[in-house]
Amino acid sequence: MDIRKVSKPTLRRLPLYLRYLKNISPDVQYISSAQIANDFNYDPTQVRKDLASTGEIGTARKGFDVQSLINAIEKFLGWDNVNDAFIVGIGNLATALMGFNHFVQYGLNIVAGFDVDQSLIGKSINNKKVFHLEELTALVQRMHVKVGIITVPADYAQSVAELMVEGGIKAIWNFAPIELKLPSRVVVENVRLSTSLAVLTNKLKNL
Amino acid sequence: MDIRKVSKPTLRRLPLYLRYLKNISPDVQYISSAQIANDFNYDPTQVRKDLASTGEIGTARKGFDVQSLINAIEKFLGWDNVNDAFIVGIGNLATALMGFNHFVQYGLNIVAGFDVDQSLIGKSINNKKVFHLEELTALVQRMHVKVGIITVPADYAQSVAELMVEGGIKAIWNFAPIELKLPSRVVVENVRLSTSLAVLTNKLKNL
DNA sequence: TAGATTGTTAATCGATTAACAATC
DNA sequence: TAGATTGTTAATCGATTAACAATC
Repeated sequence: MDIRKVSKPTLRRLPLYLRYLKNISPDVQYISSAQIANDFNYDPTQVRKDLASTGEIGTARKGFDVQSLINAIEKFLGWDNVNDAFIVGIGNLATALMGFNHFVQYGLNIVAGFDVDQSLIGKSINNKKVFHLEELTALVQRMHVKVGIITVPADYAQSVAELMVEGGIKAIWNFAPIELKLPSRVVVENVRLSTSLAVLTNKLKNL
Repeated sequence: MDIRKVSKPTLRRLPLYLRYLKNISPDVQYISSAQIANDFNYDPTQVRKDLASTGEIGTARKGFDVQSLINAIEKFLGWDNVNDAFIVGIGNLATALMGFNHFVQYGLNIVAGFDVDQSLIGKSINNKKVFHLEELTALVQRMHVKVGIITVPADYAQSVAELMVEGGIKAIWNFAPIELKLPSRVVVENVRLSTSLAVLTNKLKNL
């Protein structure tokens, strides 16, 4: 496998294509970049470039084989095998994430939660047990978990992240609205609702 | 007010600056772009350009007045006055969003929820009542609500969005993983967890 | 005054879009 | 074959970074 350097915008569009392709009737074998582009309001060249980054190649006059394209995108995203994940900070958001059973499709399986609130410890949420935060590093090592999800308040996020990294976590999905300072080898992806809201309310203001 | 065209990346960074500035000790009156840039690992020029887009101007040799900068960013984002919002699709995610009391800081106030599940209707979540979806358009009109939040499954998102627009909703915060097709006057901002996960798992795959 | 920091103009970088030969 | 659609190279667009005169 050669190391294709794919741009972040491309990476963000691939899951959209994937869902779109999965929704296509099984009767349809081929789809053209022009068709996809039209449905997304993208440029056809951009669609072809995006798809090319997965290694899938199309056929002139026909387009892309829908099923192979689905497989190629899933493989490229790493969604063809599932990573176990721990989530720290068991509030409403974590409960929602733990209750959402479709992450497995996206290569993620939340296997347990962690908190410091004694009233939560020992409980199960959607069959995922909640442990005390003290047990995090030991369990990360024992279970070889590579992904950590942070849903604690902003003030605790940095120390939780450091604890995760110490235990051996390699990638962090961070829902806290701060910039984590971690060794560069650790993969961090931030979900920022406030940032998304900024775009919305700013546009709304000018209406 | 002149129409400053500000880039999306800039718009996404402004909330980060805002939170950062609010965390600064009240003893500190001025902060330099170099200091901010350093803490975010950004380029100082970029920080100055971002801040300039809010209309705030700094002082040579001193930097930016922290408090006026906070005010300027809040005003620019439209977070100095609050928009009421309705949320449709009362599952775990909606419950989390309705339970989160800090959106008011971001100019958003969720005032009611809507669903079609009879067992939910009439209930209150964090003092926000749940109504039947049938009542949506009437209530949008009566209460002049401009913002709608979509947390229904993907298959229902388009029709819910159309219902919102019909009622008079002007901006939609969409958590469903599809591309809504709406008149261009309607502001749409998508929150896509799968997209964020794509970036994470793809990086993880190459580790 | 000297020099730190600003705002702005110019250069660079990267992503999107246009053009087009190759091909099925 | 003719022509629709591909993959790729070149042009454009927009955002980031570098350079630097103005200024407090």
